[in-house]
Amino acid sequence: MSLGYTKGTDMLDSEQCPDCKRINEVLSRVGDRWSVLVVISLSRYGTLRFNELKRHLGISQRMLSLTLRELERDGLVNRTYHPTIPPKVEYSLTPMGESFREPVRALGHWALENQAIIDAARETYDAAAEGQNAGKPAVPSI
Amino acid sequence: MSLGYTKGTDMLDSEQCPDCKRINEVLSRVGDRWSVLVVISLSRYGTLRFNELKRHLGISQRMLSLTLRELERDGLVNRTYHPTIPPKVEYSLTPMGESFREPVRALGHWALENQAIIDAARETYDAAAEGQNAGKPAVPSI
DNA sequence: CAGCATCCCGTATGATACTG
DNA sequence: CAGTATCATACGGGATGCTG
Repeated sequence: MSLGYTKGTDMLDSEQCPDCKRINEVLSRVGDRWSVLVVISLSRYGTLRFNELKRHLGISQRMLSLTLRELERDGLVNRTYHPTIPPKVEYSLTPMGESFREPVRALGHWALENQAIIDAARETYDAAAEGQNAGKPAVPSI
Repeated sequence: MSLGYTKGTDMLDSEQCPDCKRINEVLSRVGDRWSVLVVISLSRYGTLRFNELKRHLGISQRMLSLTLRELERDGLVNRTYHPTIPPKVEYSLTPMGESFREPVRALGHWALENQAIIDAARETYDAAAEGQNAGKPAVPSI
């Protein structure tokens, strides 16, 4: 959502497969944690107010504000402003936002499925690495 | 892959749905651009050497090195070192790495499908925003 | 309540230089 | 070629304070 990485990688246009560029753009757009979490929350609850989302996600006001604006701009969420006192603003998913749930779920599903395996792999790897550094001072760190 | 966001959001554990935590971890793990791009490249070409990946992705040496190490640690890629001169190191996907392709493809597919729509939505949104700032000095910026 | 503006810090990441 | 070490920088994102 342009909140995340979109800049760097200026080098990424002289070389290789345009797909990589493409995918990069894709990830830049929907890859940031907050956007995904907001979409998921909205998809589950239908409609939420600003502070409801804030509390629910444990996101800072600033990031929620930025994220919602981007999501609205990208056409993934609807923003409904009720000029009451106090003001009330409700957010919900647009059809496109809804369609985004699927791929996200797929990703989430995979991750949940493999989380344990990954953790195990890490332990194994780290253990092996330990062996390598057996003799070393093991970094005193600060 | 722990390269990306993993810290912040320390606030994210006193409140709401554990799913959000979960998904956050998920995204922390596979959400960074380079990991995804590396996996995609490897899945397409089967086996690639360090510099092949580097050129192919337009990634800096540093990030590729870090990314590959994490991917290996997480058990997503195999690293084969050939102690020849000059040295030759080949990377390929593990079965788990292969299984990761699916969700990634789903995401990529969605994004490609909706990219145009999103762009259109942005233009509309920006145009509308323009209207709002019609009278304003339009930020002299520096 | 909704949301913008500021300040500030940690870290992700690219550039450069060096090694086996 | 494959990688590590170091430096510099920008961006992500939280804390705080203000407005309507």
